[in-house]
Amino acid sequence: MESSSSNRIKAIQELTNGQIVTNKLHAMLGRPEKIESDLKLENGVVVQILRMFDNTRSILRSSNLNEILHNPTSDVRSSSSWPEDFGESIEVTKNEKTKKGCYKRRKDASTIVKVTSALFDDGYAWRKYGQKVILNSKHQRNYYRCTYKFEQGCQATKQIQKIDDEPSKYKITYCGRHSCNNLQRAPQMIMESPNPGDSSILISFKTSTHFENDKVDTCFPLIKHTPKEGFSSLGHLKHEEVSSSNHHTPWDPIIGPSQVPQEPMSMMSYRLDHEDIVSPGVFSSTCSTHNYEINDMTKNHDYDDFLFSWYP
DNA sequence: ATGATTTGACCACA
DNA sequence: TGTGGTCAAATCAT
Repeated sequence: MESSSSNRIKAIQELTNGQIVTNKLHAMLGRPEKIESDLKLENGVVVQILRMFDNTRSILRSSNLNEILHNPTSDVRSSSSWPEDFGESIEVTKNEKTKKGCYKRRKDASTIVKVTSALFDDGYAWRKYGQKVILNSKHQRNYYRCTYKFEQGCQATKQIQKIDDEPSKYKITYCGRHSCNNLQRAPQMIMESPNPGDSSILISFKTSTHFENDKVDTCFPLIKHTPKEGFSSLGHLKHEEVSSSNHHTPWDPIIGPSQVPQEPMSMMSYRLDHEDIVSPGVFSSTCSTHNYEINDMTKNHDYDDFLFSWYP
């Protein structure tokens, strides 16, 4: 078995190559007039990029994650890396007693509050079970529980709410730890601007050949994918305009599908329907302060805090 | 038919 | 009593 450091270097190389190829693609997309050969070329570049992501994933999976994969008793998500890595942590409380009115609330549930401008599928399957208007808050709060709550007795829940002062950011509150065995899924990373009028890009790493984001915030324009099309080409992307009258369609954050086939990470979607989406060499995510911000990642080569740290 | 989401009602706590 | 977390029936989507 190769050492984790050499794998790490390989992974860095793959990602660096990915950045170069992405720059190439960006330059191509910027060209005002296109001929058919350009489109084919773009297609090829996208395939290249996807392959690099796959390679990187394989490399990292075969090194650092081996001990996790070969040690079924370990739960990476119970480690300190989850879900703290998903965003800027503003507070971590245990047995917080300030929350009131929790229906049958577990007294020992730990609570972790994250603030992030990107929505991540953390790899777990969540089911929405409630939505409430919160006093003195412009935005509704959405309540999710683990899909396996009843099946496996998993008590994990999370709440997602837009921050009033910073509408482009979300407050994600995780309550309790997962005890379910739903560890097969690779994480999905979704970055998008939550602001309906905002320019944005959506990047997704999924295990699925499906891209089930139909439930993505109905306020936002979104890309629909048909399973058979897969995601091999930008040419397959389809823009679906959704009414901007979000007053009647309450914000509904991205959640993971409950049933996901085991496939390599091979999906990636872009939302390119607004202007300031991608700057040269940068996936214009606005993730808060952590290193999983792709542009930071590629600049700093600091991958440890990226999504791989919580890969199952 | 099955599973997910919506939404009004219920309940616990301050 | 008000607020927020959860339940569960109705509805929707696949």
